[in-house]
Amino acid sequence: MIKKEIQEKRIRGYFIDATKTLLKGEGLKSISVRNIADRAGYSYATLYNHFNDIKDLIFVCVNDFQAECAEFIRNETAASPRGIEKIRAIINAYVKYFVQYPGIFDLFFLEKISDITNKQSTVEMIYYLTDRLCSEEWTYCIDEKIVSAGEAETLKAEIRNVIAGLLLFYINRGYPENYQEFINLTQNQINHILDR
Amino acid sequence: MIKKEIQEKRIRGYFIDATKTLLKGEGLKSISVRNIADRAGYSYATLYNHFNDIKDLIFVCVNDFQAECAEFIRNETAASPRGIEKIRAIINAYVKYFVQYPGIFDLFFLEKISDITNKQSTVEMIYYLTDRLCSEEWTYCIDEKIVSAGEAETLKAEIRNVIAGLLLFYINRGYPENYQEFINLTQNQINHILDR
DNA sequence: TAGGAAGAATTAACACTGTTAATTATATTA
DNA sequence: TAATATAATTAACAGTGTTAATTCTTCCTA
Repeated sequence: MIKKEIQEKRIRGYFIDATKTLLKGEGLKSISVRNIADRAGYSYATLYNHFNDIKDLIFVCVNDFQAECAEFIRNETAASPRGIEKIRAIINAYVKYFVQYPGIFDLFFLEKISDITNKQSTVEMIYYLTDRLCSEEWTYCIDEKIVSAGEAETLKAEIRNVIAGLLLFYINRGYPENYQEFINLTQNQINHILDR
Repeated sequence: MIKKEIQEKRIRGYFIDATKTLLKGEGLKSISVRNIADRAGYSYATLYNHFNDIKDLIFVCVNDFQAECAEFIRNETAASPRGIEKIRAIINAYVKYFVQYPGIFDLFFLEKISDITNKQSTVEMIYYLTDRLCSEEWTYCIDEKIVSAGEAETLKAEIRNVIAGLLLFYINRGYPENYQEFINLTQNQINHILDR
C-alpha cells in the first residue's frame, strides 16, 4: 500500500525534525531517545519501529544539514568573483556555518558511528564536503590555467584537512581563545595555501 | 603528614594506571568508573575520594601519554638529519603514535572536557604538542636561514591543523580507507607544506 | 455492521552509565 | 584499650540505549 509508505515517511519525519532541532539548539549532548521521542510526540520505544537505533536516526540528519550548509554558502558567496577568490569565500562561509552550529560539527566529525557498513556513503559525503562545495571553482581555475589539475587535488586535500583541524581545535578545545583570533588564524592559513 | 601524601599519591597512581591501560587497549569507549575501579582493585565510589570526577581522572593521563609520545618520537627520529628532514620524521612518528593508539587520539582531541577552567594548561599542551616537538628543529631552520621566523610560525600552524585533520578523518571516519593510502596522503601533504 | 486479524504504539524491564549519601571498616591518636 | 578521625564500601538515584510483552488502533472480511 502506498498509503502506508506516506505515513511511515511522515512519522520518520517527525523524529528527524525533532532530532535536527535538538542538534541545532542544545547540541549533541542533549540528544537522547526519550528526549527526541518527547519532542516528536511519541513514546521512546516507538523510535525503534522506524529506526534501527539512535545513531541511525542521528546520521539521517547529515543529508539535510549538508544541503542546508550548501544553501547557506550559496547565499553568502553569491557576489564573490569566480576562481580563487570564490574558493576563499566558500571556505569562510563553511567555517561560519559550523561555528554557528557546533552541534552539527560534532555530528559530522566527532560522533562515533555504530554500523560503519551502511553509513559508508554518509562518511564519504562528509569527507568530500569541502571538495564538492568548491569543485566548480576548481575546474574553473584549472580551465583558466590558474592551477594544474594535480596541484588542485593537493590543495583540495590541504584545505579539507586544515579546516577540519582548525574547527576541531576551536570548537572542541576552545583554541584559539576568542573568535577574532580564530578567524585571523583561519584567514592566514587559507591565504598561505591559496596565494602562490 | 608526609606519609599520607605518599599513600594518596600511590592510590591515585593505581587508578591512573588502570585508566591508561584501558585507554591504550580497548579505548575510550571501554572507560567507566566501575571498570577502572575494578582494575585498580577498589570500589567505584573510592574513585571519588581521589578525583573530582571521571573526566578529571581521564585527563590526568594526558601528561603521561604526552611524555610517552615524545619519547617514542625521540627514538624513532634519532638518526634523522637536522632541519626540515627531521621535522618530517617527527611528524611521521607523531602520526604513527596516534594510529597505534586511537584511544589516546580520542582522549587528546575528541573527548569533551567537564570543567574547562582548570584544564586550560592541559588543552594548551595538546594544542601546541606538534609545535613543541619540532621547536628545536624550527629554531635550527631559522638560525640556518632556511625559513624566516614569520614563515615558521605559519608552517607550524599549518602542520598542526593538517595533521589533526588527517588523523581525525582516518581514525574517526575511516578515510582514506586503508593505511597505505592514508600514509601516502599524509606524506604528500607534509611534503607540499615543507618543500618550497 | 461485527468480529477477527494485522499493525503500530506503549509500558515494563534490563543492563548499563556517573554521582552522592549513608554506612561500614580501618587506622591513628590519646 | 577506647575514642576519634579517616578511608572504603554499599545502596540508591537519575540518567542512558535497547528489547520483550502488552495494549491500543486500524483495517479487512464475513
